Amino acid sequence: MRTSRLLLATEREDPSDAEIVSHRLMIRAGLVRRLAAGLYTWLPLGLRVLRKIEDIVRDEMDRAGAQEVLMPAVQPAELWMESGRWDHFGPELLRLRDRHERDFCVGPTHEEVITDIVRREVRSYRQLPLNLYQIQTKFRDEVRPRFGVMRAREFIMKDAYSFDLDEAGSRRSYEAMRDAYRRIFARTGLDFRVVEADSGAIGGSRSEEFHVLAESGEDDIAFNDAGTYAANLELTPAPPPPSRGPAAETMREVSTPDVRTISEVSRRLGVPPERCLKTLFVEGDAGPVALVLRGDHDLNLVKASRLDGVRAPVALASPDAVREAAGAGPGAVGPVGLGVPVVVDRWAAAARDFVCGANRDDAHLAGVNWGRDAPEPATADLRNAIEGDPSPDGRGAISIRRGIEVGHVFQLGRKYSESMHAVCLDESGRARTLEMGCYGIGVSRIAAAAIEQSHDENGIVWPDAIAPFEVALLPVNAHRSGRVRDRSEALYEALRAAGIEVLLDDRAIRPGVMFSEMDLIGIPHRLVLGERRLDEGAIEYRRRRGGETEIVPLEEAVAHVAARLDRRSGEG
RNA sequence: CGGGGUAUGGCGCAGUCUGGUAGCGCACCUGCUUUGGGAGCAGGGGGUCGGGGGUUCGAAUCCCUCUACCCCGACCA
Repeated sequence: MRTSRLLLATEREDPSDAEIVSHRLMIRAGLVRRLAAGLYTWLPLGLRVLRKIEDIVRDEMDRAGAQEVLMPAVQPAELWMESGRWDHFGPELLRLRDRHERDFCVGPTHEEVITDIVRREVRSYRQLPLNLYQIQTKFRDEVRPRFGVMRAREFIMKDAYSFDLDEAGSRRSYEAMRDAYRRIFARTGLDFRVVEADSGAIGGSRSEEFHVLAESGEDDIAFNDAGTYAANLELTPAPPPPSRGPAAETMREVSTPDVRTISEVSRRLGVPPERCLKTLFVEGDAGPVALVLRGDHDLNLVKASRLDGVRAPVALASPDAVREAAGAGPGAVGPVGLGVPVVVDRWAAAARDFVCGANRDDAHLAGVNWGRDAPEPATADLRNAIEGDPSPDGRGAISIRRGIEVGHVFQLGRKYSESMHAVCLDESGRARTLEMGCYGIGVSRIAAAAIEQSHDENGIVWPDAIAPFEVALLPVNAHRSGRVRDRSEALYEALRAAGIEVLLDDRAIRPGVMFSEMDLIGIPHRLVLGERRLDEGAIEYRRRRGGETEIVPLEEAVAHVAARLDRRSGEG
């Protein structure tokens, strides 16, 4: 490709509405343009990246024995009513009505459609196992789309669905997908982690997420240095608490006007945050439920949602509801003499001589002890694991990093096959409900995640495998030098003939502009052809990622570049 | 959903408080000079000032209203 024919829509200034680096760079490098909130057009350069990612995904899915299909984006409501999700999916499901007043939705995922296909087409166990996938546009009407294509409403997803006769087969299908995903993310050149994930919401037996490590990620993942434990922080159990010591203080009420937060309480009373307990009211099935944690710990919403009597998803009670239940506003409530169900985190239950709200405005209690001043509490693991906690598998300590979820694998069980009657006959002629798995990859999100992980002050630094072009060929002032022009044209053809994806900058512009633009769009390898080097029969080669400039004989240029391309085939 | 903010040429912004001929930088077009890390000079094109309504002799500017978009929050307890 020549820059003179490429829609190179680069910007010199950062867009005003882009917050994170990948969003800024995707706009500036001319990869995408926003059409409306959460809706993006992929420009030629961006689409090349997307296609590279798709090719890797397709290659590995096919290698793993999956078959590609393509399902409609718009789906009839009947299928969703059959699975029960028409009523349960909520406002993220974009619903629409056609001219005949029939209800449809724009698919946020395709379990219903694929299950419908399979129940119609698969009759015998001989047709199993079956794994069907597609790479297609999804729509989820996010409350708050943000970060460009990272959390868009419309996005490209690879979704695969496996069907097996029994659980053992389903587990094999799941393992095969898990392995394929490892190969896919390894080939894209991203630094990723496989983490245990919450399968509660969809109700499967096993689930893991694939996360790209990046500060801008929206998920917290916990892992140990040994590499033997990795899980979404939502799921990471906190370690067992220390034992509680004997009470040393007597309970007393202290006046604490204008003191609300733990840090204020701690400072005012001179008590460290770990001995200041906080009491959170969440909505429960029968009025609010109080959850008590140490001041230095955070409530884990997934753990809380699993408590009996707590409404899922967890919602904090309104300040009015808190006042009605406790007789004081949030900030002055505590477990002593409280008339609502109380569940206490194990670490908070191990506290002694602690501070908590007095259930009277502007007052706290100090020197409080369980069993004496408040009843021995019901306990549960409610807090998030924190940096330095012992790893749940007993090996080393936990580190917590931010991650961007780019893939998710699920063993679904029979959730959809049962409600939608997807059955087939086994060897004995008996009808068996199929075991399903589903497996997603955020194709468009991978492009953004790659930039989050790999950029510098000059722009994007693409991994070779997903770069829009492998090498940029930059003739210096070719419009003034027939020699430079002729040699660069010849080299361009030679690179193409060698199967190398080259972008020739054949515009009559100053070299500085070329360098800046090629850095911005992140082409990983660069050849610069100028009169000076040409006199020596040489050319300059440089790697985008912090490389030194190398002087290479012109006739060796193609081989030099070819030897430096990182083309991971996925073999081995 | 709650809170905050923004909307002026393709992009980034000033002008709005205090009403009076719509501006700057970048980008774009032409010419000359320049030419190894986003050149200089000169000339030029391009704007219903988000939409609607109102006040006024006169509205980007004041009032009402609608819309779009962005940010923060949904863990103070």
